[in-house]
Amino acid sequence: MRRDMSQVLCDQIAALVLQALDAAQSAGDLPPFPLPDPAVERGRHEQHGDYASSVCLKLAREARMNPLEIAQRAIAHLSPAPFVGRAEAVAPGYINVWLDEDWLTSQVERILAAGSDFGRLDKGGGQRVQVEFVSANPTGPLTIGSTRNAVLGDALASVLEAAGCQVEREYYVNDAGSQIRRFGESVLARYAQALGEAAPFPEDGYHGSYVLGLGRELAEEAGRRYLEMERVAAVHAVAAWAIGQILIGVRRDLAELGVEFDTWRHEQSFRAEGLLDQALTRLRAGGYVVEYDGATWFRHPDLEKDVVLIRSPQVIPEPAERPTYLASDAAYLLDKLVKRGFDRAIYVWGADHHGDVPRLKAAAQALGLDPERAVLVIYQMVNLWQGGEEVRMSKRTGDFVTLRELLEQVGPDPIRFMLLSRSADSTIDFDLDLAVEQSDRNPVYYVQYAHARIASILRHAQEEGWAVDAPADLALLHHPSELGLVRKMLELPEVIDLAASQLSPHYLPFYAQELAAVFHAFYRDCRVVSSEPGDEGLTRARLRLVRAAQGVLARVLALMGMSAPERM
RNA sequence: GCCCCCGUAGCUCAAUGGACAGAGCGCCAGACUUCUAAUCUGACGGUUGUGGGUUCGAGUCCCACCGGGGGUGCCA
Repeated sequence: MRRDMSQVLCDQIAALVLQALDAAQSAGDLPPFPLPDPAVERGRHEQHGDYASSVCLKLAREARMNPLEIAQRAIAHLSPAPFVGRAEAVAPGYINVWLDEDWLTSQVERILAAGSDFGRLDKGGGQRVQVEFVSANPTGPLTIGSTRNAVLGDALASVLEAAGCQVEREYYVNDAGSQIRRFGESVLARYAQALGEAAPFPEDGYHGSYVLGLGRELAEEAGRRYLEMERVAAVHAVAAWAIGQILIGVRRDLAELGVEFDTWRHEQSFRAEGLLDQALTRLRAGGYVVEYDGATWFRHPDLEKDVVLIRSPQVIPEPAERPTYLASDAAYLLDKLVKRGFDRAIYVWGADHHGDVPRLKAAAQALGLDPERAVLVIYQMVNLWQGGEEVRMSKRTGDFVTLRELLEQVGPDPIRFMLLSRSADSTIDFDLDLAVEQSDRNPVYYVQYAHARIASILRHAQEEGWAVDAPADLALLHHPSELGLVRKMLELPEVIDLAASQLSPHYLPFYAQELAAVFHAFYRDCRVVSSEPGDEGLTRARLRLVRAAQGVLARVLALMGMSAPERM
């Protein structure tokens, strides 16, 4: 796999600044102090340069000097670098750095050479990371909440891959426990009804219409076989069949959304491998297990209250259904971090599960694992709006909007873009009307349009007889809009770095919009394919430029799991 | 009651403790005989919920309150 060895520009500027401070100290221009965090960031205004460091402001106290003077003395020791055009010390003490314009334009070839690997970093160091996401119970179709989970987890995995981690995407199939039995009983009842039997529907059963469908399907497929079977065995068999059917649909819908998993880990399978027993043994050995009220409890100093691991037989009679989620989670931790040896296990959880975080962390600690290796990404809820009203959803009554319906009404690209465009901490109000709307009110198409527009330029160029891959003299690119486009393209590695380190893929759609915006501005200012005599060199250079921009747009769209259309 | 998330422009949202808090949409005024107008340019728009504190510097950190959402021992 080819890697972008220049890594992140921001880091290179930071290294230069630190080196300048160090040199100034050695020369006696600055008093001795430990080198701090260089605090380099993108300049927010043009006057602030491409990059700015506020490090001298932080140093003022320690060095007992005016921060501006620190900046001035440091800058005098700044060693030359090909990418630095100029650097200035500015009140109250910033070091502002402008990129060199010839270096900037030369980067177009580097971006083109990197191709779809542009922005690939080495920061992960090949660390093995598992991202476990969606993991919705296989008792019904995916809802919009699970869709946010899917979009977030998949983009997170992509970004971590780009940052240099070895990533595995996993779906945890919770196919054991009392909910599964209840689901099996519900399907069995609908199945019996489909065969004309008056079967009672279980209390707290699954009322969704899809359960009716499953019952009818099973009746056609299996005839009266399950009616003649002993009930417990029938429930078991029907549940297994129904889970299989649900998972087929889940897998199909996720694939249509562009989400594919490397592994589907079934709770029953790691139980069968003895991991549940191993986990309980470890917890017992550590003295974290107590027994009372007929149940087995997890007790940990970090937790205010004991948590049930194995339910009491008075509450749930069947042994196979007595372990709680926490017991399975503990076993699963062993699976992830010990048996399969991931360095980090990332969990993508909805806010309705945030209360379980301390328990999982405590369990990890109690199992003798570093709790830091279990990383929780919590996202807030999604509310659906249509016709100016909130669409109330209830899984219990089976009244909810599914991913399938969203795919049919909206399509995968707007779903992904809209659900990715907010930080995980923000609740999303998903406006169905807006998502469906194909207009400039919908930012999804803005980014894709930039890509399609470039494709159109390249088609036009070829029709005019230009070789779009011909070498060019990039030094001919001088226009502010040309340079702005290159600057923005070079930000991608930083965006990937930021999104990966903060586990926040929502930076991607914001960046994608910015990149599209600078391209559209370039399009306005600079004609690519010129028929003017004497413009041949510039045309060739601009063809290189737009081809690079197309590649970067395609790259960021791919990271978001979206398509990059050639025409719109 | 306690725990978690949110409160920023009319609306939807950004902002790794740093400079004058930014985008998109909406509204208003403009730009297509030229590679796609799903585009672009400009204007308007703010006491960052309230009150304290920490800091050279706070939308960001701490405390208290107000408002919205989520959770809170044998549901998942």
